[in-house]
Formats: sequence, C-alpha cells, structure tokens
Amino acid sequence: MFRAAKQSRIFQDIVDQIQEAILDGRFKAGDMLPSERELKETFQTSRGTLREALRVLEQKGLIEIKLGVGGGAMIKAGNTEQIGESLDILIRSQKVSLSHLCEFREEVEGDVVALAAERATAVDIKRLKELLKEAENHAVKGTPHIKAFMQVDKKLHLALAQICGNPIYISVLKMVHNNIHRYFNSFLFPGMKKRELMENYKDLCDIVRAVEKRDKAKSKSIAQSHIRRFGHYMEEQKQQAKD
Amino acid sequence: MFRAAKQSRIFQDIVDQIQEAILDGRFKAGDMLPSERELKETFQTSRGTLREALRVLEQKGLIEIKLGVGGGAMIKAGNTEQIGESLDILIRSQKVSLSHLCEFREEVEGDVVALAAERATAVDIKRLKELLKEAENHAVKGTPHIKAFMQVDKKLHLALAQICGNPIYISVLKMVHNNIHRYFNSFLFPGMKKRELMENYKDLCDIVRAVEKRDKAKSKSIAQSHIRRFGHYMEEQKQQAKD
DNA sequence: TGGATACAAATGGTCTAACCATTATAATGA
DNA sequence: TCATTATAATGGTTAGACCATTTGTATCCA
Repeated sequence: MFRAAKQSRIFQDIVDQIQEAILDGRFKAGDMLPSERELKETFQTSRGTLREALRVLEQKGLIEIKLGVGGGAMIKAGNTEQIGESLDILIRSQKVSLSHLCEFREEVEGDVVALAAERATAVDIKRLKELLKEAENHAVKGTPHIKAFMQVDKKLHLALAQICGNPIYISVLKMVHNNIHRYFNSFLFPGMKKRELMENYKDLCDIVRAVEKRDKAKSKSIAQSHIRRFGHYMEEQKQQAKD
Repeated sequence: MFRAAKQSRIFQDIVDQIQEAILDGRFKAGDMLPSERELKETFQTSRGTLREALRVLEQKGLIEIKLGVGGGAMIKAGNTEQIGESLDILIRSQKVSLSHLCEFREEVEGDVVALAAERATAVDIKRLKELLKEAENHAVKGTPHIKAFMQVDKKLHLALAQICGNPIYISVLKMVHNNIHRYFNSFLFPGMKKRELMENYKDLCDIVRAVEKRDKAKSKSIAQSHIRRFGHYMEEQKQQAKD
C-alpha cells in the first residue's frame, strides 16, 4: 500500500502518500488507518515523525483521531469545517470590518434563501417550522433568552443552507455566522430589547413563509432586509459601545 | 506572553495560544517566533509536543518554517492558499461538484460586478480597459493563446473584486478562480475554439462597458450569463472527456 | 589586502525508548 | 445476571541524543 518515506521533510512525504490514498478512494470515510506503531514500521520512520504527519492530516480534516483501545485515525472525507476555519483566519488576520462582513452576508444569505425556496421539500418546510416554534419560545421571553434565540436563529439559517444543497454555501455561511456571532457575543448583545427580538422573529417567519410559497424573489428580498436590519443594529450597538 | 500548557491535548493548547497571539496582532507578519528549544521552555513541554503544534500552525498557514541558523517559525498572516487547498480537498472527495462550484461562482461574480459598478473610479475603469486590450491580443490569436487569455480573464475578475473593495469577496473570488482554473487546466482547455474565445472576450467588454455606465443591474446580469455560459461549456467538455 | 576555504554555532529534522492516560473488552465475583 | 475490576491496545507525552542545513566568522594562502 505505502512505500518507505523519502524527502527533505519525511513527514510531508507521509502526508502526501496518505492524502493521495484517501482522495483516490483507497480509503473510504469511516475506515481506520493502522495504529501509529504499525504505521511507523510501514513508513520506516519514527513515531514522532509519523505523528507530525498525522497532525497535518488531522488539521486538513482528512482524519479524526480517537483515544483508547480500538481508537486511532479514522478517515473523514466530509470536511467542510476547514474551509470555514481558513476563511475565519483570513477574516481575523485581515481585520475585516463588520460592515464588510454584513455586506457579504446580505448577498450570500439572499442567494441561499432563493435557492432554498426553489428546492425545499415538504420535510424541509416542516423542519423550518419546528425551528420557528423554538425561536418563538425564546423570543417571547425577551432579553434573558437572547443567547438561546440567537442560536436558534443560526440553526435556522444553516438549515436553509442545507436545503439549498450546495456545500460551498454551507461552508461559507457557517464561516460568516461564526464571525458574526463572535462580534455579537463579544460586546453587542446586552442592548437588544424584546421588541427587537420579536422583530427578528417576525422576519424569520416571513422568510419561511416565502420559502414555503416557493417565491424566490420575495424570500430573497425579505432575507436581505432581515440581514440588513440586523447589520445596522449591530453597527449602532458597536457605535454606542465606543461612547 | 504565554502561559504553561494545559488540556487533554497539550499541543492543541499551544496551537490555540500562538494562534490567538498572531490573530490578536501580538505578532505581526514577518516576526519570528522563538526557537523550538526556547518555546518548549516557555510552554513547559517537550520538543516533540511543541513540534506537533508547529505542524498544525504551519498547515493553517499562520507560520512558515525555515532551516538553519537564523531560521525558525516566521509569522505569515493573510494567506489564501489554505482555503484553496481546503476547497480542493472538498472537490476531490466528491463533496463539491463542478456544478456546485459554478452555481456559487455565478452569484458571487454577479455581486462583485454589481458592487464594482457602484464604486469604480475613473482610474479603475482605465485599468479594466487595459486588461481588455490585453485579453483581445490573446483572443484574436486563437487556441494557442488560450492559457494566456484565461490568465488575463482571471486578472480582470480579480480587478473587479479589488474595485468592489470588500476583502471577503476578494478572498472568496480568488479561491473560486484557483479551483475553476485547476479544473480548466487539468482536462478542459484543449477543446476551446477561437470562436468561443472571442465570445468570452465580448462578454468581458460588455461587463466593463456596463460597469463604466454604473449600471448595476445590467452589469450583474451580463456577468452572470457570462459565468453561466462558461460553466455550461466546462460541463460539456467534462462530459466529452468521459467518453 | 583580498578572496577562498574551513570551522563553529544555531536551528530545524529525526530517532529511540520509555512512561502516562484513556478506553474497550475480558475476567471476576457478589 | 449484573456490577466491578483487571488487562491490553492505543494515542499522548517526555527526555536526550544525533543528523542536516545554513549562516557567520576565523583562518590561511596568494
């Protein structure tokens, strides 16, 4: 299966070999790699070097490592998280502003909802309505439940991305939400009142209703104004926090 | 600066600490991390564990490691390569199809062009026209210059992203183009004729003209149909390659 | 003096051999 | 039968050594 490792950086060679094996389908998702002690023999290397290779593969999202008996490296070829994390780092290191983030989010969420309106099944609609119910429960309780409400809000948006079915949108949306929520949690949420919470809840209802009617244009415009309003609210809060 | 490492996985804790330090700006791009032998003292850990952490940071694109005296880990923030690689892995593991990529690209490029139409200065327009001239030079020479034409095409789309001014769009567009072009170069370009090349060139002219007129809606729709046509062309080529 | 050569030191890359921590499974006993 | 305990496999960590690469410096010779 594998050959002995060569190159200036041995662990890189091991990474390449195992990565190719996974992407070529010689391993399938769920398969287990041999144990570290076996692999080090296969690659004719030391355990330390081998483990450096495993760290890289793990970071790439190609394997997942479990402890204990029967543990080890499991192939995990469904990795949409890494792309999100990469974008996440990019955003933080370029010091992307809140307004950049909101501008981008507005379009992306609009696209996602439009596609979801096109593709949602009856089961999808049911799931969305369940989430709405959950959101309502939190919204009516006002400010103390704001964090819980925001989590349901996130779940709902991600559900829409799932419905649209394009993994790139799913990843990008996850990345956007992670960063939005970082902003939100860090210094913005104390200011949100029950009225604003209910407003957000109404928006969600409108979106789901438009998706159910398969009205692409309407669901898109509602989603965008929902995002825009929330963006403006965040900008205001940020401004007030500065004072 | 750092504290001793704790957690089930020590290297992960080290990764987190150094990553936060970089993203918080406590290190700037180009700065050097201390040597491995110093860092292991700082984190009160072994060199092996520390090196596993460095491998992860390297894979994340946050540091770059050089050999020899004066070598070590250099901070390297603001990197789009990892995103491209993540997407590449996604594509190869069949999670992202060409059609997913094109669907996403169509919307993103449409948004970018619309924003560019809103924000382009006279200087920007001049730059775009220069690129058009360059593209024409390659297009009229037909198939042998296809690769050069595609590079100018990429430059033009990235220039539009620069004009729109949102770094998220710039990064996302870069990643989309890297992967589109990977597809294109791998097995698609031999089939493109001069007529199709000229058609693409005309599209670019139309886009720039619409941007110059500040016509958001028109420039967006032209850009989208441009992308869509190119997407269909690629799908066809891919299909033929299978036969 | 000036250039080529050789040496020294710092740093990442690798290896060995051991021990610790976690966990599934088997053995044990009430 | 079921709960408890022991065992063994596996990843996580450690310590110390040596190798390979690279840069700076000292030395030597013309």
